[in-house]
Amino acid sequence: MPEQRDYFEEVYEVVRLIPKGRVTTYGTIAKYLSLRAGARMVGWAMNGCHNRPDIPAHRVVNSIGVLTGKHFFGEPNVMQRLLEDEGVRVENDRVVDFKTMFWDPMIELAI
DNA sequence: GCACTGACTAGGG
DNA sequence: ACCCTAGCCAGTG
Repeated sequence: MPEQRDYFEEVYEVVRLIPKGRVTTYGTIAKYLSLRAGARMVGWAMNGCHNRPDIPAHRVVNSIGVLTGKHFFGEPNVMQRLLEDEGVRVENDRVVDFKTMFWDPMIELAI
């Protein structure tokens, strides 16, 4: 079965659905897709998203709203700038009012 | 084939 | 409130 690598595409698809100005977490995506793999694999999937320019990876943060993947955007402040450009305030590498900016596919997409 | 690492998370001390 | 540990799966040495 070609399911081994297809969850990469599923992750990308969910990330693409994140509305502008909202953020979500690796664990949430993993849970939404019911991935046997954990949140780590979602992060690993994002590692391969450089081939897909239409993936807003900057809208994916860790469970407490910290921009853990900012170092993978070339310059350290690129991820923060992308978020703030969308109206997401970032302070000290952490999303301000993360609870409000949080986007949950379980709820928003109403599975 | 074993051990370590990592864009993670939750739980315990 | 902070530090550490244990699960988790794929890639790399």
